[in-house]
Amino acid sequence: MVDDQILIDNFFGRCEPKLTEQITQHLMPHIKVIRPAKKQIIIRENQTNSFAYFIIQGAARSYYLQNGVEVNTWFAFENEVVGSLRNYNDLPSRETVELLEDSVLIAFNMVGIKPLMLAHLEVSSFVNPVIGDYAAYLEDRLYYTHLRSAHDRFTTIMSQRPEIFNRVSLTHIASFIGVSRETLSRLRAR
Amino acid sequence: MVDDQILIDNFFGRCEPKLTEQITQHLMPHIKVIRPAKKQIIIRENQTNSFAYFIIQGAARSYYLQNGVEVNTWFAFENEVVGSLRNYNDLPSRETVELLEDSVLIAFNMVGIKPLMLAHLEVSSFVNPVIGDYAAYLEDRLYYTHLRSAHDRFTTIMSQRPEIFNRVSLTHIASFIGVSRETLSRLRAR
DNA sequence: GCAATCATTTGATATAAGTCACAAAATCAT
DNA sequence: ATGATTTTGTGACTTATATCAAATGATTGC
Repeated sequence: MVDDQILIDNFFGRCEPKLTEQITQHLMPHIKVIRPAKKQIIIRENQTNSFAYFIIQGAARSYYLQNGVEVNTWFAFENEVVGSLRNYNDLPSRETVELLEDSVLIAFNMVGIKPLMLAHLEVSSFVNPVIGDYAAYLEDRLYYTHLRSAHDRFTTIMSQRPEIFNRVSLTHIASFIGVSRETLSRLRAR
Repeated sequence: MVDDQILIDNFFGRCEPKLTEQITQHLMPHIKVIRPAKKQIIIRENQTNSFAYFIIQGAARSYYLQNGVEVNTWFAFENEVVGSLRNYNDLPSRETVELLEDSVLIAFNMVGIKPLMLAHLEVSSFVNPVIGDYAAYLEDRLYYTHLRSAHDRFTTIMSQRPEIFNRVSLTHIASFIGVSRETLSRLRAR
């Protein structure tokens, strides 16, 4: 197993612009590596959660309950961030995030990092792009979900996010596309 | 007609935390008040646009073309910001934004403001919440669009965004909810 | 004020997708 | 390995929504 500190150093090493040693020391107390197993839940619907997670290894799904049934809203894989800005603003999450595989994550305690952003331009400049990326990712999600027919959503996601079909069960994908399992099965049969 | 400078002063006056005089002087060259008429387009699909707009007075719709037909994606009113983070990242907009009423807007030239963010913590702290709000707004949009039946989307939007039904034509609303005008008419008749 | 356009409603029919029921295949736990 | 559980596929039938057509109501420009 790779040492936690090496994973964190790697992560900072790939940040642009580079953070000074002093700033990483400020951030360190609010960062930790976790290795949750498959099926573990890292964010719960209707609960506030102060963490954002960067996926070093693994896969996750987001879903919420609608009349008692789970509706999948997105899947995330390596080098993506999961978390909700609602949490960052002290609002409860709309979604539950569950891991689909044994994973390695970096957990950022945003409650601890938020005051550092206001105090240090460098931290602010580090977190901003993450929020920007998150918004871009939401725009992507919106684009996909706004496609009319199940067939359109199926082919678009199939062509633009093929990794989803490689790593996620069809049951989860059906719920995500917004069709019944049976309909997805029939779309695939075409 | 209210003087431009008074509108801008008002806007800054309501910002939290307050900006220093020095910083507002830095921002001023990148801000202007515009008064576009109904039907005017302020952001075009597939074009990069360096501006974000704050609506002082008026209403706007976002839409994109899908097989030649306009699909409405959102409506915005007073005290809301329209713009795309894709523009901010030099990517072309996915949507066209058209005004539904004669409007008064503050236009922020984000290309000019971006370097100020990196140089001044105060500017960074001023723009960050806007990006956060934008992400929260995207999360809202996602929540609505992910509802399964047209009837669910109709009643949810009806109860949570009633102002849309007061100010936007049913034709636009139908396209937004993702149903034909005829179906929306029948949903309303219930 | 009147014609012309645009928005909304209503009816008849067609079609995509849902639901229920069950079989087959794959995966998991002991 | 073997049985148990989960996942995927297929058929019959139902339902929601789209589409086409046409009438009524509301706005807009001249």
